[in-house]
Amino acid sequence: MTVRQDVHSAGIPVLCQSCEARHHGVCGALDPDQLVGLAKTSSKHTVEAGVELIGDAEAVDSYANVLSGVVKLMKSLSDGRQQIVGLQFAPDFLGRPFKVESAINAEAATAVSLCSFPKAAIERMMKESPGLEHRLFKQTLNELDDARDWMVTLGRKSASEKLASFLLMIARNIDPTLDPAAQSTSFDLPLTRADIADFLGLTIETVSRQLTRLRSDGVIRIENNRHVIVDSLNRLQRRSGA
Amino acid sequence: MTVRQDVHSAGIPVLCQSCEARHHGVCGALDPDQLVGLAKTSSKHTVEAGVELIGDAEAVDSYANVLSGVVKLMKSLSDGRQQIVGLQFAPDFLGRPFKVESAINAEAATAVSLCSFPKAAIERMMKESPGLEHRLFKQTLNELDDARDWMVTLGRKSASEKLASFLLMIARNIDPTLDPAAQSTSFDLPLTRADIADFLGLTIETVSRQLTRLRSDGVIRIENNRHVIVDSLNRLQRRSGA
DNA sequence: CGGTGGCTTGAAGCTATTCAAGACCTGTGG
DNA sequence: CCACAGGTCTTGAATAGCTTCAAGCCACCG
Repeated sequence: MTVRQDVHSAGIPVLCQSCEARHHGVCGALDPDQLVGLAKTSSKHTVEAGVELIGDAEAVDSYANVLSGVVKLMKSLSDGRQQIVGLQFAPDFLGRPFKVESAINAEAATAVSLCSFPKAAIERMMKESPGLEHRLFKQTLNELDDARDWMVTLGRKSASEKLASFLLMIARNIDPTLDPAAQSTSFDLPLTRADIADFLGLTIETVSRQLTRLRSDGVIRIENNRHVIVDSLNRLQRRSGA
Repeated sequence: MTVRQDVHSAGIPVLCQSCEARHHGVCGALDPDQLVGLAKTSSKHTVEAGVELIGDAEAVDSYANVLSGVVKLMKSLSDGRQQIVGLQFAPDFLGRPFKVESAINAEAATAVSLCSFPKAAIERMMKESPGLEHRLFKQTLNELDDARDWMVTLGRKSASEKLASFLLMIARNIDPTLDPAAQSTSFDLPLTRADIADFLGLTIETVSRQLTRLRSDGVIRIENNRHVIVDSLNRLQRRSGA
């Protein structure tokens, strides 16, 4: 340990000190020097549910870390049909590197807080420190795995299996500390019925019917339309097709 | 130009000299030195249609470049339902970095020739030369874009739109030199009807019916069940839902 | 030739959608 | 406090689209 390092270990920007992204997100790949540099040009925001973060075919000049809340990634056809192609939770990195414009649309599904930086700063750091690119690569590989898992759900599962799979996915992502062996859990749905329909390739009515079915079969309980209580994750899993 | 460089420029391994992957694939990121090192442990194979290249939940100890043919990436549910989650064409890189076992199944859809290397060799080179990791990252980002495009098709398009989208996608990938403004093209389908069904989340009968419909509507012609002639790519595109 | 695998076609059935109405929840203004 | 308006969500009935089940066709190969 040199003096120099000591100085810089103490020099972690205030902005970053309690930030989850520094531990588990992409910022974990940066040393204190770089963190200071990045923090200078970055800023925290909070946005309401429904706010568009990245517009389709819009030039993107900044990236961001999701600090809390849920962001939905959407694609739509010319006639208005929509499909949600991904959800991002803290501390995911938001933005498509190496492309001037994004083919997808990102929108806050819940209230969301973000830490955003100029595109150029990230791209410069990516060249300087391979560790950053490596982290982004890994996140991208995970997103690809998720997307492919979801293709199976979209292409081959029935409506009720889709709903069960969706609830399991949300349960696991809302609370990452959830013990995989846990039997029960509860959470607030981050999506409206319409969003769930767009995620599962169904209509809102079908989503509603399948949720009532799961409810009357005693697999889940629902309070205030949004809060879901799962008493037996096993039973839910058995209905997910897996 | 130093003498050293001259020597090595001339030293491109025979194996690689006419290889497309060296120009457009991941090997393009390697310098002649590295190419020589890699070529020592790599080998070309050719396999028949139907051969399994990577088994589900099987330890993977090698990666490969696809040199010709088409590889299908599949996932399946416990009850046997299958979904194709991606297709790989030359000069795609085959293999999932940073994971001991793959959650997907790769199978030759047509006769395929491959150039494969031990996993360890690639991972070592990835550490040495960031350019290699960068290329793999870019390919992964493209695969993610493709997967998300396909999620829209699976979730929101009708059977006939799915077929039109599929034919367009194949036309563009089989012949990468195809002028985007071209009006007509023709190709051999690399997949059987059953594969197409697994790719589109349909049954084989529905695939067959939709193909006959496209045929009787004069959008495509089909010879010998496999060869497809598209006279108006525009008409096909209009039926794809875009 | 008969057999096999891949493909097509038809008829019936079922699942999810569409269309329509009503319930519920929340916030606003009287 | 209640009434009411505007979402969001649920429920019902009818319909459409895809699947299922069942034959039959076609090309290829022994």
